[in-house]
Amino acid sequence: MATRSTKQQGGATEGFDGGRARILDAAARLFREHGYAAVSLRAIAAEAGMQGGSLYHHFRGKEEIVSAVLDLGILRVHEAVDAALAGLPPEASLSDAIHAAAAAHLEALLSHSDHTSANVRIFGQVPARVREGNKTVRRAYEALWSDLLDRAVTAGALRPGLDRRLARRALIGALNATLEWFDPDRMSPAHLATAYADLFLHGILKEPAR
Amino acid sequence: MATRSTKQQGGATEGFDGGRARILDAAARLFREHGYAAVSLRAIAAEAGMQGGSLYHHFRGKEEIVSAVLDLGILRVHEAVDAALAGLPPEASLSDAIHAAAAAHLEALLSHSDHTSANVRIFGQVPARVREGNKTVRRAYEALWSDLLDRAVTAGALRPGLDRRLARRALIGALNATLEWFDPDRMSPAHLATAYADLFLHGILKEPAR
DNA sequence: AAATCTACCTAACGTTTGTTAGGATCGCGA
DNA sequence: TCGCGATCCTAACAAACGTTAGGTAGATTT
Repeated sequence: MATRSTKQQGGATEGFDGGRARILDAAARLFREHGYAAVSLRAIAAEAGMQGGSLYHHFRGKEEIVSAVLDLGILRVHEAVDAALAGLPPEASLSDAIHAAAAAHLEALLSHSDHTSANVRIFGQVPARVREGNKTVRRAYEALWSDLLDRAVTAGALRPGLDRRLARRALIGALNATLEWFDPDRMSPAHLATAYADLFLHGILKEPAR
Repeated sequence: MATRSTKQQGGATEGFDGGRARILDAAARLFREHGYAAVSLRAIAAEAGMQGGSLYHHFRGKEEIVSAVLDLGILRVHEAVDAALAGLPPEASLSDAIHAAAAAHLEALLSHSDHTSANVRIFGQVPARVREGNKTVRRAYEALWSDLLDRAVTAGALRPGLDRRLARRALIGALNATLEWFDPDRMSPAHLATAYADLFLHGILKEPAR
């Protein structure tokens, strides 16, 4: 009867697998906006230009969809940060590296894809089984930051008493929280990243205590 | 037939209004754990020791319940931080004040009440109408931090080029994100607050750039 | 040309959802 | 003692939920 509407306007998973990718893009966009439980499979299907039952041709069910969205989200940020660090000139300092990593994280988080922000938003609401499955990918990304901070400590660039795990969590937490208020019309992710890196590297005080 | 089970073991809203308070405590606990849409009114009622339909004697519907939970959550943190600042000795520095405010925020967030953490978790998933209604309370709390940072700037304690709004958001964002990993068995909120205040005041670098 | 496979559709299932209506049971003031 | 509001109950409603079964059109393979 009616030909299927083709609304494929450039999502994050574009290019290599029509149906599956369209579903994941639609799911990510809706999950990000409304949360996990509030988004019905029929809504995802409609956004992807198909009918509710058709999702089961590509996925085993709702949990498998959200699982794929979560994994993809972390992976995208991980790849972006990896690439940014790899592209750094050899003479770059560790401050530069931290700055570059924060910038890449923010860029991927804020402007690139719905998957990344869906991740931050809905991870806490998803069934425990899904959260468990996502843990591996998540830990791998955290390890990247741990390595970075460890190298900085070894190089003697960081303050001696610093708790690296806490610092890593504070930084990533602050970066991810920008999702709740960031407005691309008022500031670029790059500018934001510079300000945040500066904040974390030097603190807010004028006179350093030590 | 069966007498109603009285499961009132010391929630945050305890003491002044049995039914309403029991409902709000139950709702906050469940919202925090599962998100907004995933929690049914019947589940809230069961947790509060009553039947689904009975909620409508106290609230107009689900939106009014979550609205009350959100407002109460912000208010609790606001009051805690207010009290902490008021209790400061007159000779306290502005660094001390920021430390005290962060500590009070974390204490209220992590150990005191489910309302506060439900707030951080579900604010993004709630219907737009509810979010709008919560805005006033939210802005009032942000103003408290803006005042604090403004005073620090006026006193000349902060770095000249600092974007105060960004600093406030980074700090509160990092504090709230502790909800996702904090484990009271491994660290006290007070210790965490000290570490975070230190982190934000002095940064992570050993050698200050300026 | 026949058979197979892929990608979707339609229609239905049992359950759960928010919400409403119409009682019960109780303590308290008159 | 009577009535009355407050508090909670039971039972039902239509709508929406995740999921399943079976069918169909078009491309690909044989």
